[in-house]
Amino acid sequence: MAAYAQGPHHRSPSVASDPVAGEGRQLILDTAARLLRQEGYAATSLRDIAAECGMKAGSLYHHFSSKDELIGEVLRIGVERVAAEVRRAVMALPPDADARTLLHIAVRTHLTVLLELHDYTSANVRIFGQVPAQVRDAHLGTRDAYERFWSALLKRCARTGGWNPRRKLGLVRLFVINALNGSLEWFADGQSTVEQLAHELTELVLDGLVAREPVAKRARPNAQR
Amino acid sequence: MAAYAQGPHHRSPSVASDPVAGEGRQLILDTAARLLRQEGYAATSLRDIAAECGMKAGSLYHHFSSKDELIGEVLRIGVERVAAEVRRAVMALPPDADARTLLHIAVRTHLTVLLELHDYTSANVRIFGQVPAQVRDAHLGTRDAYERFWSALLKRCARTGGWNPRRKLGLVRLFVINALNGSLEWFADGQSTVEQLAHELTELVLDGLVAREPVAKRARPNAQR
DNA sequence: GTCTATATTTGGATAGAC
DNA sequence: GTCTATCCAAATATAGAC
Repeated sequence: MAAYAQGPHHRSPSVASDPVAGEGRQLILDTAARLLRQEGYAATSLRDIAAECGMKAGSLYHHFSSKDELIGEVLRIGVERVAAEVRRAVMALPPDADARTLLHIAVRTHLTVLLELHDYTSANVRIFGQVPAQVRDAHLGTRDAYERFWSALLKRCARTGGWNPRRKLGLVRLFVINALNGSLEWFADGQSTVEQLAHELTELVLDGLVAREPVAKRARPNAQR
Repeated sequence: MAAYAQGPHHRSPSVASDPVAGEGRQLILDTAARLLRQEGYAATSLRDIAAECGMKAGSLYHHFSSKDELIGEVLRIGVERVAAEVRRAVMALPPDADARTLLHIAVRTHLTVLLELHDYTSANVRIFGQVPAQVRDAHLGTRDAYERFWSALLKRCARTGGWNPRRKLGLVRLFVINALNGSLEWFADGQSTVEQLAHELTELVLDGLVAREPVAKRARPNAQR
């Protein structure tokens, strides 16, 4: 619901000097992100977005040259925000943090931004498979950058965490990100919290389903951080 | 590419007595499934489907009362086919099959149908999040039945496989199905086979990333059936 | 920066001939 | 069972007034 957006970077050059410039643009972006998240790509028309902004459809073209440009902006902001949050959370950990903590924090932060904080991120996950090929292709580079961050993170974990060297980290990354983003389709407050979800997924991926001996001896590290 | 479809069950009652009835209908369904898989929901028009069938758009209405009815059929067949295949593969195993074998066969069969066999199943996974709410709601029961099959399978595995009782099987099911279906977006022949994928996912979910001692001693059960 | 009005396109759906 | 022809609705996009 809240109105998050990009940071001071990536602001349109033409309005960089005006302190309140982009307010109209910002409202449009926030509204578009919310509707795209709720309704999907095809069911969100420019008329709908404009109406929610208290405007008419034609007015949007003062801020964006086409629907696809607007959608592209929402997609980009969605990825860059979650990437920035996860990166920050991981970097805030001590340099010698163990693999379990690293993975748990990354998973928890991603889920928090996706499920609780950011309409842009959830809109991205929701509509990425629905947008025209041209929009998707233009956006791929931004997604790739976040995927590379995860690759590096998993590699770091594997070095320090005593991971099974037979695991193919590329597939692990795909599995984990699919599991994270897939939660958007079924997660509902009430049956479980984001914190529980993060804990479960992290333990599943690290320890697997098969019990280790002795079962009862495994501690729950970093459950609340 | 191939033209799979539903079995003798679920045939439209009005044509049940005619041996070749449904041929036109079948062609339309097969074509729709293929296009929906490739292009997505919004980008697949009735004109496109008709053209690929060598027909005109209006002719489709002799076989289906609306686009949504046609799409609903494709969705249903896609789930029922993968459910039938996975169920059959699991039932073909000996009654005392171990949990690792059960899970591996179920995962492999699902991936095979999704990625190699069945346009209907991949179309279902691809467009489920894109269709109008009305179509999706009408289809939910069919999906639920397959989800319940997985729930029962995981419960059976947990009983016989020495699984960690702290794992929440409901979440495990969601994570696994997300990971399976998510592969549709990134799987490409050449970099790895379905068999390798199934093997990796099964081992990841069962054993986790953290190496067990002694690492080298773990066998690779059922790698080639 | 927003409005009204409209051009243009597209796609689902229908009617009736054959 | 398929065709032609057409209707209708919806959506993107543009032009020009204010």
